[in-house]
Amino acid sequence: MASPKREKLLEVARRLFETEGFHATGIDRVLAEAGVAKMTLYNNFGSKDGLIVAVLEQSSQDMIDRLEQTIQAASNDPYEQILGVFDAFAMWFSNPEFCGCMFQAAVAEFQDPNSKPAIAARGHQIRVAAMFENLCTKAELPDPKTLSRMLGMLASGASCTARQIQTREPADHARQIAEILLERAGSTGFAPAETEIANGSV
Amino acid sequence: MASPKREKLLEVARRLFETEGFHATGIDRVLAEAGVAKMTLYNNFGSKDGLIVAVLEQSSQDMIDRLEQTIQAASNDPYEQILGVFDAFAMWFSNPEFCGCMFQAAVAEFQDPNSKPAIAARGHQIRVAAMFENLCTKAELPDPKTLSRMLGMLASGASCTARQIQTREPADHARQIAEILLERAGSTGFAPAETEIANGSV
DNA sequence: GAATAAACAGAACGATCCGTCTATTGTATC
DNA sequence: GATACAATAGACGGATCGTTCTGTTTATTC
Repeated sequence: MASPKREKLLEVARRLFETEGFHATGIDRVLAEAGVAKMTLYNNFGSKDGLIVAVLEQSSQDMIDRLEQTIQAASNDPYEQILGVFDAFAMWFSNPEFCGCMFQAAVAEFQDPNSKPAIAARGHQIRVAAMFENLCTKAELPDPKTLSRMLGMLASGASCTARQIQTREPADHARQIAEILLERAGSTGFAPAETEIANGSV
Repeated sequence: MASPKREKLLEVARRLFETEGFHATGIDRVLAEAGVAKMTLYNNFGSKDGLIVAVLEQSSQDMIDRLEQTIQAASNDPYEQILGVFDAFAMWFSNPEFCGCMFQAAVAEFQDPNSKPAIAARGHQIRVAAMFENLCTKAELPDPKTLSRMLGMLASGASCTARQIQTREPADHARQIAEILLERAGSTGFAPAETEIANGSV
């Protein structure tokens, strides 16, 4: 299961897919840099798409594990943990090797929503959203569903913007906004504003 | 300059690039659907990258023109116009043919930041950011630079999320958040929260 | 109507894509 | 040491990529 050649393939493929894109990275390139036979790839993953899915799933697991580890190390308070997610993002963006969220790239490159890479990429976003919702619920914030969706959108916007301007600033801004949202949710909630929209102000 | 064949190429290429991606769309496919000779493409655009850049630039111009037109038709108040951007986004996302922001896709597909498509895509984001900053300044809001960056991040997050869940919800949520930000900027400004971050609360 | 230049359609090109096949190596078992 | 088996390397195949080249048609000017 955990063959060393398989791990090497995943590691190299992940790096190349991240830095150069999924379509732009040819299989031969991955094999050459990993020093692995072509048949090893096809025996382990079945196809290039299979390799891509495996990379996405492994990356998702890694990222979520590290995220939960980081925010749990930072605080026991779920309120603080929500903000901790954006601190973790800030650290992520600060890495000079940061080149954008791999899952956003996957969604962009595999436009067919039924393709396996697209499904795998959406799976990650669902897990992140579930994490936010779980934290909002634990923090006993009102309307955790809406709030967690807003937080997820903030996170997406931050990593999307960070890819372009290559600074941690978007994470800091997202954290500021999250702070305002949490504060506001704790006191008044979102009901008034939501009603205003629902009335259709267009 | 405005040859009909050239226009047809731009129209077809734009649609295919939007719905299937830049790398996934072959030149032959564009030519076949446009009913245009191959040399016409190379005479007009020089290369596939040239065509991509032309599509991005035309789309950017179109999108910004329509955006400004929409918000100016909605209100004269710059404060309301800022919120109008998100209403326009909501309408955009509501279109069943909506398949994500083309410029985000371009940034994802052309990872080399020096490639011409990547530069063209960044150009769009810069123009949108400038529009937000201009509106914030006209609304006489404090710290228009920070605020406009936050709004730009919200817009990115909204279109990024909308691509995945295929509803207008992200635009409505972004509008709600923008409303809160504007309200808050008008009264207290962001200085307190910003200081708190700057002190390093990790 | 003839001559010139541009625009046309489509074949042909080399490169690269993903995936398969074959021949060879190394390893474990008897 | 011989044999069975799995994993290897790398050639190979068909397809498609972006681009160039070759004739032919069309339009314009004298």
